[in-house]
Amino acid sequence: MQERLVGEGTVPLYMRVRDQLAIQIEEGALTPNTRLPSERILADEYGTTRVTTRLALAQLEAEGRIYRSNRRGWFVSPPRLIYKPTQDYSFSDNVTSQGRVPATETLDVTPTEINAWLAVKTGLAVGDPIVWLRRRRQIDGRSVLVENIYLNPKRLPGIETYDFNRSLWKLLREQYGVELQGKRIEMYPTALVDPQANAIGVTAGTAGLYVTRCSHDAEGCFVEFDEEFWLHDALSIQVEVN
Amino acid sequence: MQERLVGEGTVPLYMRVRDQLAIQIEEGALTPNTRLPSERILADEYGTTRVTTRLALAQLEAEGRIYRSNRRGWFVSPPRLIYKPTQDYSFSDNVTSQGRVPATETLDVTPTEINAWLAVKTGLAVGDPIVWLRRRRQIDGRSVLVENIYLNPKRLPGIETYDFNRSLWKLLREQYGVELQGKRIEMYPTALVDPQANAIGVTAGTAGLYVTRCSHDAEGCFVEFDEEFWLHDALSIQVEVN
DNA sequence: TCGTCAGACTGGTCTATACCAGATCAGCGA
DNA sequence: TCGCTGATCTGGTATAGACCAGTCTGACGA
Repeated sequence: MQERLVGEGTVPLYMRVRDQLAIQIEEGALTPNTRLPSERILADEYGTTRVTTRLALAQLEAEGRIYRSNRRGWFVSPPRLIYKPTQDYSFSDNVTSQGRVPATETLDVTPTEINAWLAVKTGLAVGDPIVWLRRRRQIDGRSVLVENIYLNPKRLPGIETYDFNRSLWKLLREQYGVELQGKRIEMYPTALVDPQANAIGVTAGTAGLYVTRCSHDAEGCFVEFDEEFWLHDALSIQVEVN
Repeated sequence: MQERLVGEGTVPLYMRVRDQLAIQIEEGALTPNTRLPSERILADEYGTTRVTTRLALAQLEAEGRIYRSNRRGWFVSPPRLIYKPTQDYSFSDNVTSQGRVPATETLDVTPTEINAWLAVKTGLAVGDPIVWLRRRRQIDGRSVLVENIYLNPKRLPGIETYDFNRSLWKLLREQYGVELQGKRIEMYPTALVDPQANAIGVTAGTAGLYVTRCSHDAEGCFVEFDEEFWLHDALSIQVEVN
């Protein structure tokens, strides 16, 4: 069916389709959050099948250039949010300062106990009380991360009664006089799997970045341990050291 | 053909295959750097086709649990290297201290000039001389990153004549008395594309982590700008701040 | 003994097709 | 006006093949 283009014999077809789409994105013919033509239409246009077209789309997705919305289509990725985990404590402020619109949803708040894994991460003892908070955060209406936050109720009595659909950092400062001091950050790229993939509303297996952060107050008392699951194309990390 | 397992109706077949393999990896039946059975054999075993089997393998690859070696097969990923970009200057020392075996290959050394992009990154002027060094680095015989290093010949006269198959950090210290002071680090997950994918010996589109680092000496003089392309499953980043 | 080369094996790419399930929307009916 | 319904769109999952291009190995010959 498909007539091979002369001089491109060694470049796989799906990479040529990728290249065509990438050019349209770079040249601005396709702008951020624009929907791409459907897979069937693209397959027709390039004289190939859906399977091959999906290879090209998966390639662009892996590069962070496009993303998918379950059964709605493929969209051009917006620019990455610049995120400085050693400095930024307020997601909202950071997003806003980059001209984007943040949103936060609290998924649930559960008083529970420290398990073996958390004991290592937080320095508390197994069985100590902890408040487990799950939130989902959006940029310009797109869910880009879910997070598990473990708050120390000894340092933050009554914390579970507050509204978490706002900046946690401001809440801690205003209600408890806590000045968070960033500390140990750990991160690595990995695929998002359930339940996180489900919470963000993406297919299990979507590329992500896993970030953990352990914060103390100015006196060195453990305040919160934060575990973030980001979509891989949503952020660019910056760290500056003196 | 394939008889659906009772009670698992909603879990896609490729995820069930993924789960079976993941269990074998977790339980130690498949140890790091072990080769998995071939795609055709796995497809037979699970009563499905290569396409579906490859979906399962791609899922595990995205999670960083397995990796592929071009036309040789799929292998279980070894543990991630812990990498502290704000502290670690010697790849070799870091790898060795984690009980692994490092190796470095110099791909090429080219004296050239600062272009517009490098001018922004380094603070030098367009047209200034710069020495461009490309290296590939391995852990236990597996290529895990390629890097572009841009060295300032004004601060490092004659740098292009040295052997780079060793620790650059030690070379700078011993030959030039440079104590690197870190700086600005930027990183984000993305797919590796050519020429980097080719240099590492993986398929274009393999998930990676892109890291840049700009270093100065104790006097604040620009010394080197480093651009690293890592395999996404090879490292875990740690940053500590006081 | 050692290098070479054919063949078997691996993943890489691709066609063609099918059915499912969630999202969307126009139009109908209360 | 508003809610429901069904048709139609989307991507998600899956089958069943095919051929290509490196990798590896073992047998053979110098």
